[in-house]
Amino acid sequence: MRILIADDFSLDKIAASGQCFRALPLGGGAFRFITGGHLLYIRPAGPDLSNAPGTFEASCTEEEWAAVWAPYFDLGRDYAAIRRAVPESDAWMHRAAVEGQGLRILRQDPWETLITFILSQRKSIPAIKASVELLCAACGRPLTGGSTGGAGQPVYAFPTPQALAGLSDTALAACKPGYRAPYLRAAAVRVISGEVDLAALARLDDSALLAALKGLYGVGEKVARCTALFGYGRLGLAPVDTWIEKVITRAYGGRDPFPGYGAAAGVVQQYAFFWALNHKAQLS
DNA sequence: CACCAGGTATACG
DNA sequence: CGTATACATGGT
Repeated sequence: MRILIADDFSLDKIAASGQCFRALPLGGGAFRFITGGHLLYIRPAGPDLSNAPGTFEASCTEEEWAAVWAPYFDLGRDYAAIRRAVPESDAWMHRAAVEGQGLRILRQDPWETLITFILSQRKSIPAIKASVELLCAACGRPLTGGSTGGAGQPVYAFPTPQALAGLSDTALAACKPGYRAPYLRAAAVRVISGEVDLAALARLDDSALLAALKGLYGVGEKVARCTALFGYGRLGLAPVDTWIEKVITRAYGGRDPFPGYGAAAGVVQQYAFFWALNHKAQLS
């Protein structure tokens, strides 16, 4: 189907933004996305202006777009307005927002977000992606529809908590979680037991949500904030990782600018993170 | 071979 | 409270 997207929307930047780890560039501007049991192939239709409003060709039905993918890409929100609200007086952030035009905060599955960001700690983004794919191939449900991950390989859904918990120690270790393996297992066990109800956490306010997430073994402030931002749509929360720490130190003299952006802090943080990733030398 | 990667748990003052 | 250290593994 063909879809018109009027707001800031760059598949390229979203896929490279480090918030999701299974978005796959297929060449020619096309990308593959996966969420839950849903698989999407999407590409710009017609001349790709990248950032500007445009039409896209998507592999799903209109119903699936409306029910799954529009929420996933947070299409109900005006990101152009958020971007333009970054004032020129904040010169560093304004530049990052201009360069990051098209980024969006994906609304991902809370369980997948939690697990992938537990895995992310002290790993490079390519290493995270590799580990997540290994985990999906090890115990994710094969997605039907004749879809392939390239080279004729089947595509796997992200594993359920039960599937993850069912892996042997050696099978889990083969997914390269390193020292985070017990963190993953602990999260799966507590979700399976019902001690932690990830769906119910959506009703908590930001601070209660963060507290609940940080109660999990291996989940600290940063992973909790990433999970809240990318898995629960808490756009007011800005995770501080090593790159954002450098931004705060080098560009802001140690004064954290993100809380000042209020309900949009998480979006602005994503602009800053994206800029940092693409200009590493200028922050080191 | 050092050093770092979207950090956190733990031990210690 | 705060600071120091270990931690699996892959990449530069």
